[in-house]
Amino acid sequence: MSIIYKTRTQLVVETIREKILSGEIKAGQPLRQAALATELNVSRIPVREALLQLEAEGLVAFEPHKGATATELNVSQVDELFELRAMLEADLLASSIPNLSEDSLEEATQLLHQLDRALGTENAANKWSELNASYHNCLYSGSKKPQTQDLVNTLNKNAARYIRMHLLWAGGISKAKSEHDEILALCKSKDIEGATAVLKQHILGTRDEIKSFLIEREIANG
Amino acid sequence: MSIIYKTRTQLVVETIREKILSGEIKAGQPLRQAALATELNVSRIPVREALLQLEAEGLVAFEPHKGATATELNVSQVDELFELRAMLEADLLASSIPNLSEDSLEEATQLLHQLDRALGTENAANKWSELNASYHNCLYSGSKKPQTQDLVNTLNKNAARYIRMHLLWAGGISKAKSEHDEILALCKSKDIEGATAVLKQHILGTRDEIKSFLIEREIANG
DNA sequence: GTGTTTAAAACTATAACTTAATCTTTGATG
DNA sequence: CATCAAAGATTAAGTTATAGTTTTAAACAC
Repeated sequence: MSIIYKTRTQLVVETIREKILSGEIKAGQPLRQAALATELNVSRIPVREALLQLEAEGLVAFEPHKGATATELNVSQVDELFELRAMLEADLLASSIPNLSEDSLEEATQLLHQLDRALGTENAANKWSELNASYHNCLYSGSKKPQTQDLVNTLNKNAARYIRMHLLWAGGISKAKSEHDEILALCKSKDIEGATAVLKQHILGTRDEIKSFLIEREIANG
Repeated sequence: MSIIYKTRTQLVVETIREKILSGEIKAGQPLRQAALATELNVSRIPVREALLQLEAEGLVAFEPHKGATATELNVSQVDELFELRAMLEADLLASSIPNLSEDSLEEATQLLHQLDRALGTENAANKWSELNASYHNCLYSGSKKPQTQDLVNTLNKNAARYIRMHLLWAGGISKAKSEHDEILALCKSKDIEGATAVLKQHILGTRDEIKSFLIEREIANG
């Protein structure tokens, strides 16, 4: 484990991202550069660069001379995002399975146990998302497709808001657990067809539950 | 047609991107912020922000305290990039065909004619890539998947270097023309299976030719 | 020749200031 | 009373100058 040097911009990125994912910064809310700079005790340059980076992740949107606002995805955008994930992650998993080492499978097993334990604790949504991402990345580690992996991780930073919501809402967790177990078992038996099918179903099922929640909320809020 | 307001950062992005795509800035070459700033008659902030944006496109890489360098893709990365494009663009085309308007089909036909005419002229590689991108985007215009379209366009900015190389090298043009015609015909007859198959073959065929050229060059250069 | 120290170059960051665009408020007008 | 326009306030975009860090390379000692 190496010590990761972090530049100020990186620290600001992480702080603002967390504020958006946690809901502290709400969708549509303008992100005032000067205010963020004084709040975080940095100058405006790291703030601007952080916001640009978050734009690439899809968490904020820039308008020239108007500044940045936190984005919110509408139902059809969530739909598209999760379909993209399903397609890309299934492809990653398929090309990863033949090369998955015993070590990686063992690590994935451990991560599943940690996911279980993380549920009751405080800050569960936060921890759970992180472990969930690690678990998925672990299964894709044999894929030898670094660009696709990066891409999926970027998309997941945007999807994380909705995954957290899904987790906090309900239901999603127990189903996720059984599907996670099932995927791992299929990976161990090198069943590419089966594993990708369950993974797609896992992602698209999550999508459907999130969508129905979003639609309900839209109706409730008028 | 509206007048597009361009911020300095955007102008710098386009200038540097063009320098990389044209080969004026070679792979691995460090991009000195101060030098670029004086060359382009802007301060260092727009330059930094432009480089960050180009990093998101994959054209430059940042290392903390070392600055930016123009990236070069090795053979396996080109491989992955074009496979990604094949998968995503086939998906876009499949979901676009049912909604393709007569206007879009007409526009695509016009673009193909322009592609033909662009060949003999000077600056052909430049113009051709642009028209080629417009043609592809036009075919995807019915897809209602804006995020995927953005993603494909970003990937294409990285692939553009190799597509230009392919064009300048040889052979690729004539084959591309017949495949372009074929795809458009299949779109007009709403043959989703056929159109996506030819599109995939079109992209993966280009990939193979680029790969073999890269490998040849690697051998030649030791 | 190897290893350490020093110096230069480049990036990272801050601060103060200017310019330019957007938003809001105010006030005049029909 | 409503509407539109001009003036003012706010914010982002961009410049300049400067200080602090990190990296790289060269000089130096052992």
